[in-house]
Amino acid sequence: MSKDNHENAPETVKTNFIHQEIDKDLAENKNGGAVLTRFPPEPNGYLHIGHAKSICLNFSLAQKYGGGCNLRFDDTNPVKEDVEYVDSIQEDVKWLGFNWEGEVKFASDYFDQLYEWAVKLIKNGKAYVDDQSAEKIAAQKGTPTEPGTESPFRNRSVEENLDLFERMKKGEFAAGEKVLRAKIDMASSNMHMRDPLMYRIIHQSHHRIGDKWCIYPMYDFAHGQEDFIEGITHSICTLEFEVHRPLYNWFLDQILDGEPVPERRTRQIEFARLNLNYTVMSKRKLLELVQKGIVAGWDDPRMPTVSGLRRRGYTPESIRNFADKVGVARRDGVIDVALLESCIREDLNKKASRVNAVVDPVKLIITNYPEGQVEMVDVINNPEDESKGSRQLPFSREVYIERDDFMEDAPKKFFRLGPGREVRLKGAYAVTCTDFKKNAETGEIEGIYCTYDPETKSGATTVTRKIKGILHWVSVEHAVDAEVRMYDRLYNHEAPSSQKDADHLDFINPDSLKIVTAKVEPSLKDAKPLDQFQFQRVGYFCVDKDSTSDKLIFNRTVALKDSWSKKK
RNA sequence: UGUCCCAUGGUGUAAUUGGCAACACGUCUGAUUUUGGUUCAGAAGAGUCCAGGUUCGAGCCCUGGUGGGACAACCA
Repeated sequence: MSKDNHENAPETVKTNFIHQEIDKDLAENKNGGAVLTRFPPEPNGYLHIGHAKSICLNFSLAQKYGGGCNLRFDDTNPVKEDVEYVDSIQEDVKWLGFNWEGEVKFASDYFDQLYEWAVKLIKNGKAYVDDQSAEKIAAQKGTPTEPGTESPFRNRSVEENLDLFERMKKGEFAAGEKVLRAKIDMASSNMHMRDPLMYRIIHQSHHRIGDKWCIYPMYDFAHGQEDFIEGITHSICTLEFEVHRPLYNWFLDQILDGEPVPERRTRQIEFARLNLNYTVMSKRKLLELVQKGIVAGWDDPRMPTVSGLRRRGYTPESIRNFADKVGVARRDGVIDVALLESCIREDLNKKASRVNAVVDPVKLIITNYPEGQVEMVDVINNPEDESKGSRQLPFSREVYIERDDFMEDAPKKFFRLGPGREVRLKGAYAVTCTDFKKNAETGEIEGIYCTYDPETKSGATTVTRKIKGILHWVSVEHAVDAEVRMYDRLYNHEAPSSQKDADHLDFINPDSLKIVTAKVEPSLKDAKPLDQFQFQRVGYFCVDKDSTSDKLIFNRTVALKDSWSKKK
């Protein structure tokens, strides 16, 4: 229990209000000093970066306090759920680097217990079967400012309720014919306390337990009890559940009524969900993007899903670090994607090997370099990590360089190639532009002619003149073609989903994906799916899962910071 | 004409529980650099939504405003 047990607790871990709440509980020795959290998704879709925040929060809380974190599927609604999702969710949580406590848990494993508790409430006169339609019940609910009215079935006898509830369970009624409701207070200022539904009838087989049940507990009657069954101490959820908290506690009080005081009593704590600019986070909108073919699927690299980020080249470390930097509070705000991008750059800067790849190639011919000659030049794999060593790169008379590394009429601050200008081909020689060929009709540059200075070879050079411009290049003869998918933000509006008179689809960035054929250095032929590289001076890229040695495919994770284009 | 929650540089979070506001991202300089990357040095930018109150002292406590958000699914 001694919280000061931590040796060298990393100073970097930010404190937040949940830590303070837990510290308070610990100080009062609540739950015997235990901390057990849980991540409780409903298996009805793919996880996104918002879930990742919650996952990181719950698991890091467990870590910090020497406790655990459960993974529990809140599978109380068979019409929306599928095993496909329970699989992908587990994969994503593991990929993020977390291990849940014991076996995966399922709400559906607790249905018997939940049923018993419902019976207990009926017996205590705290629940009743209502025969009214959904519309009728909704109408009687009142509004936030006006009290509701009581159901005519509210005062049925315990015996009748017991009988009806059992027959609901047996399948004697059609969906919608009857529901079980808690008897609380139709005049409560909290809408959720106005006799909320506990059970509804759903005749549809469940993805996991089949047709065992035809009545299913509602979220409110399930979640707190699930937490209680598992011995969860701190039930962390997002702000919109705040108004459910009184009900969460009320149900717990009811099932505990007459029972000995439990050693663990769970407590709900809410925090603000994650919002990111330039994207959408709602499941509905994400689904729309997939269904309308605006993206290629849930794992499209432009999607804010965990699988999309993974395919885009984001690392688990970068996402965890992001979650940490984002912090936890009760105030809702919008995080700048620039923060996410800086997290992946920071990680990849340390890890990714630098390679030469020309994304928009134009030929450069070195007129005084012997035809047919090939020279191997030695280049560093990662200047940030000497242990990564170096490799040999073939250099020859003709190389590809980036089209925008040449300008016919360049401003003085342009440190690149132009008539009469000298630049260094990184790792090789300095070259000076002597001529260029332009297509008379299109104005497009078709070739650049240079001479090289043999005295300037990298490493061995005795030449001391300063050459500011350094270009990446790939030998024409040795270049390998690769499909490169240049991904950019999916939306061109900061807040695509919060515009009054416009749909989020109105703000789709038409340039969110540009596919180009790049010329990459020969070593990349062996690149395997998910391998990550820095295309020197261009950005970070990863090998797509569909890539093969015959057809290389790279995804742009994020561009390098570019203070030059900003200047323009 | 309800209840609850929230309010700190452009953005997101801190502030040892009352001692003249810190960190990260972003922005801007300069240096270094065989990546206009990285790294390093530095700068600008809030006086904590407003008005009162308590206090020697308030971003932290109290009152009242203002602004924003949540709540009326047989969803979670």
